[in-house]
Amino acid sequence: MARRRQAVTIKHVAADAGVSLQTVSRVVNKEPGVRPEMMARVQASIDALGYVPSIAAQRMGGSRSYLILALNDRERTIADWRARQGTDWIDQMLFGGMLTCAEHGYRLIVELVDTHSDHIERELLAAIAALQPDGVILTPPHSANPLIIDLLAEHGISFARIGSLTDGPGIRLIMDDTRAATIATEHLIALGHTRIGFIAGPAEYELSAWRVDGWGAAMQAAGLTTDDLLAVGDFGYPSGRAAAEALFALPDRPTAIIASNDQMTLATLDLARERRLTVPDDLSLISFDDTPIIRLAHPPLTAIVQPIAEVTARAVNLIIADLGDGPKSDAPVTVPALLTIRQSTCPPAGG
Amino acid sequence: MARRRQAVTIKHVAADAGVSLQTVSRVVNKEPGVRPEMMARVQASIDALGYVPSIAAQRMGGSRSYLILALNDRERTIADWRARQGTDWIDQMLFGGMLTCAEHGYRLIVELVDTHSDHIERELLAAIAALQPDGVILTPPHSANPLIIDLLAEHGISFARIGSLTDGPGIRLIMDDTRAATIATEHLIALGHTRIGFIAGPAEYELSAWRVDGWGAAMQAAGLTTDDLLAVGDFGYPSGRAAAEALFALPDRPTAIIASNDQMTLATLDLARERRLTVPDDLSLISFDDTPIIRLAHPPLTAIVQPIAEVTARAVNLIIADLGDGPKSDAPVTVPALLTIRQSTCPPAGG
DNA sequence: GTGAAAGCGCTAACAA
DNA sequence: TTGTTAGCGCTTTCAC
Repeated sequence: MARRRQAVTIKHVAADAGVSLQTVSRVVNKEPGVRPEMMARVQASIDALGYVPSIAAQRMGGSRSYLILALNDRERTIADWRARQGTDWIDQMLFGGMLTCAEHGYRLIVELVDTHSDHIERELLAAIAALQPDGVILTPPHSANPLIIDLLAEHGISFARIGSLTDGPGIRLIMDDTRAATIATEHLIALGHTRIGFIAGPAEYELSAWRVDGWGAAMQAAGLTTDDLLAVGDFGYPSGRAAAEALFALPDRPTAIIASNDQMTLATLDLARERRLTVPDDLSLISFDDTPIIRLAHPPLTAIVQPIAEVTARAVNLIIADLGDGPKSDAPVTVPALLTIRQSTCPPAGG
Repeated sequence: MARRRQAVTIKHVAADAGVSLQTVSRVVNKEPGVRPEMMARVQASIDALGYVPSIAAQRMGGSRSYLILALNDRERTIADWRARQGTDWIDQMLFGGMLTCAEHGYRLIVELVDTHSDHIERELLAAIAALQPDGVILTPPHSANPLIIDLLAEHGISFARIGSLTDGPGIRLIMDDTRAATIATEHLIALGHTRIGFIAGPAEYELSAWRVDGWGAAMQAAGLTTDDLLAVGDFGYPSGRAAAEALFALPDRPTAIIASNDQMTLATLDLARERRLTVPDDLSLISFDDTPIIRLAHPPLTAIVQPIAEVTARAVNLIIADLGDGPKSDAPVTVPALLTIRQSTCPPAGG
């Protein structure tokens, strides 16, 4: 196999168009200060020869790498892949992220990084050194990790933080978890529920607290108590089951439960079935996350739809804008989440 | 933002270790001809400084890019992402592909390419020119596309073809579709079924025919007829429904059906329910593909598990081996598929 | 076994 | 507005 070289380089284009390398470069990068006729001539050669710049060479020349890294939690991601339970977080990130990257000539590379690791710094530095990405998208829990945030800032890499509002550098995007929880709670209140339990996610994730807040706010606004109605899980199925057990054991059992993710909701659904509680007649159920598993449950579950694809697309756009020299804003971006009503919610029995 | 340069380069390491650039390069690339003590010294400097080579620079120097492209059908992939039905082909590819790449210092980049497009060639050439990947993984239907195959071969890029046995260059890997269909059919025959219908995939996919073959072989071996029992779909839900309708309309209705993918199986399940046929009592059902949707159906479906992660991992390993100068084999690699028995198969009524 | 030179394809800085 | 020069970080020659 012959050593692979670029088939057609900027040199070929320059020769073909009878101009200098620099002029071709200017046209390729849409830099100002090229006469239209010159531009047309160069562009014609580019098209004729099918020239596409090498991103490796572009990077070497001191320009962008046209690479954006999507950093995800290694342990959780691999667990999801292994379980094959339909968790489609990564898919939706690719959906929104890849396609938006492509629009701008960028590529998205998925990278897994350990959360609870002391070599997290080394891993990240290695990825940065090897790939030299122009931007990084951080997902929870990385998006709240000061070590990562500071590292990226020091390296002058544009980055977006999805699902974190802690202060610090980086573009912040959230899916309006508080509002989503409020909407879900209000939906149940409107149906006539007064005892609405909530299963929170782990404190490690900022959004866990936001969701609790949204639930609490709606409850309070309706003059309902939340005193004994909060249980905490870790997003895993067993923890959801334990939380549901605690809520079921209350003297005045809740007639509705909102759980902070699909696995915990499913655990609640399964436990309800074992206890001979019919959903939704005896127990209304709302899930956060709208993974396929929720849609295919019996009954299909009313759920908060997380707009992961959209938020990722926004993140990419903001990173690329940040790379340019337009005006920047550091206000957090909020992408609204929606409540999709299916068949797991109805008025309480005897309500 | 300061123009980003490599924080620590080969130069720094060379200076730190008091050797030439070339020696460092040799150590990094594990080339022979370096004294152990020298190697140790250089390695110590590398570790101390946290040096990681820039893949852009490595590529520019005429070496590898350490990039492998996973080429998928754009239309189908985007449709799957949009539908959020739990199709986890891409996830499983990442699972097997990314992790295996990482083991060898490679990265996997997902790339979408149109199937039915005349600018497919341009798209692919652009990706090659921009990324200069060392290897490409082709999935169906790209893996059987002579245009793509020849293009990659001409460019001297190592590539793997998953799910295609047509002659030509490239490492071929299959998931033993024929055997899988045979196993599924034999399972039904063992249960006592004699009228076993088969819903095939579109001819565009080579594996469609293999699956039909496997079914046919098992039927013939058991002395059973397949005459009127074959229906054809296009992997989509509506086509599966139409195919199921045709099979249901037979004078001697099949007591079992094998469908070539999850959507068509689901369509069959839904239609059966509408027709008041109980699965599995009135109709046994086996699906190809083992996406979460199948596992969560009611009843959970017996299905052929496609080892996508494993086949992708193998593909990566074979591509990287192909890059080296060890011995090569061009025999197709077969990764066995498994039948997972769940609750959609039982002996036929009155059987 | 080790080092010095040249060059990969591109862009930034500067010159014309 | 356009062209020239130098250099990015690395690897491949080819000397020593």
